[in-house]
Amino acid sequence: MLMQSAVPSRIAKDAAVTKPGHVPTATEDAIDMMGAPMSFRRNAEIYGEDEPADYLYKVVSGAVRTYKLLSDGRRQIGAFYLPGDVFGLESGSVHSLSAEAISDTKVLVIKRRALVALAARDNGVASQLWTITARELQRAQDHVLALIKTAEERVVGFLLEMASRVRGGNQIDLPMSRQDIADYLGLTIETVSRTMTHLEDTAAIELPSSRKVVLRNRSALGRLTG
Amino acid sequence: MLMQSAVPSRIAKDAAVTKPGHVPTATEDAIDMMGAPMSFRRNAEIYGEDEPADYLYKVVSGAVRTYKLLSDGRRQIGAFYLPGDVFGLESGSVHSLSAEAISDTKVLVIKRRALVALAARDNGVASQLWTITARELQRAQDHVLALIKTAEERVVGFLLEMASRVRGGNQIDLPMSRQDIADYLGLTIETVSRTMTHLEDTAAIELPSSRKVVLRNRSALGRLTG
DNA sequence: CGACCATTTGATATGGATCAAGCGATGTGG
DNA sequence: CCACATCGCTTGATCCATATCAAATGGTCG
Repeated sequence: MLMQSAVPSRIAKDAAVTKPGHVPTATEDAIDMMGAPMSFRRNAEIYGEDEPADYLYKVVSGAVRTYKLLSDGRRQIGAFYLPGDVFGLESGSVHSLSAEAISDTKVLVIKRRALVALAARDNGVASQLWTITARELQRAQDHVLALIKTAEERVVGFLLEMASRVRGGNQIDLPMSRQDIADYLGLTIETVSRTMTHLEDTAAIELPSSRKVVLRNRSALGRLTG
Repeated sequence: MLMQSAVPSRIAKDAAVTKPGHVPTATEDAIDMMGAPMSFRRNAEIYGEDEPADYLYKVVSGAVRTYKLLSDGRRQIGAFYLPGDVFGLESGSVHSLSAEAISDTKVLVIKRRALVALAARDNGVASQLWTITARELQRAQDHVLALIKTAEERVVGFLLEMASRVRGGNQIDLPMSRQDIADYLGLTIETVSRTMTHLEDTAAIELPSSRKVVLRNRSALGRLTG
């Protein structure tokens, strides 16, 4: 009966909670120690827009997308979160985007209030909370910049970003669909697909399957970034 | 000789530093008290991309734009700052955008380190620094959302946003040029101009001059927001 | 008044959207 | 184990919103 709510020390230690080659900070440690493991199936909602932002999440395995819907059904994906990434942190009391699991996903969940309370005593934690938010800000600003570029520049930028975030050098294993990519980049699925095909024709990338991309020519790709 | 660097207590008290109807917080008080007044002429650079982010700014009068340039000259404006707004706060040590005065502008300048030091002792200040960053994040996310909309939706959204930020009800006095608006919205100057004209033809707005806009029909405008 | 710069207006071009099949992988029931 | 439905992706044909190119108009300031 109590098994589910027991302190998840073993899981927290074992799980691939940290990004490759990343030194954990006080806050991340706190999340790892205090965070409760939780699982979500593919396409399950983790939280909804306008829900109280009482928790903070760290991806253990799988992948997460955050998004907003416009009244007419257009969807803008705000970000993708991969293992080691923290999401759901907002200064306000409600989430301004929804979050869903892209594939079956494990996360650590921690009460926001607990972390804020800790931050009141520990400046290191306080500054980490700030840093996480600032990193999100940076990401959002880069996203804005991406959205004024051409379709090819957006797709190439996306592939380079993903390559830098997953281990595996030039091999990328995309957890998300073409539709997800399109909604992240402000393009249609057809344009994303065509652009990928064109990059393959150009020998800039290889597409062993639709979800696997190999970067063949980084310098050529770099030049296509705008 | 020392006049320029004297504590600017009188100016800080007198100036229209706070936004209309806004209750100042501990941090904002700190900026107002400790901030040194400084003036910039129209189009003068306040700081450049990749410069050390040693200072934080609060607009007293005038207006500021932050922006990034792409190698081929495309410019993306990140945000506009009006009297009472704080800008230049980054968690990292360098600015990721440049900042320029749109018109002749007065700001209060404060050393980042001083504020961070204060935050280490005062949780209220620490939490305010976080809140300011989180507000920027919110703004950037809204900006991303705007950039997937149609030209008309972007322009209308921009006008409504500006109306909510300046006093004057339905009368907006735009400090920025059409080019600035275009570079903020990811459109061309011609498209912005045409869209404005179309809104005027539709009786949604009035354009007494190119820099003055009167919102004539808010509910109609609201419907055009997407 | 005349020069200059910002803005508007007009004509045309085009990148990406939309509409519409086709195709390959995965899974399901007979 | 195979027919066939389903789903995600690609490919093709056409359209359209916005960019681009070009010129006219309107302030502003010496």
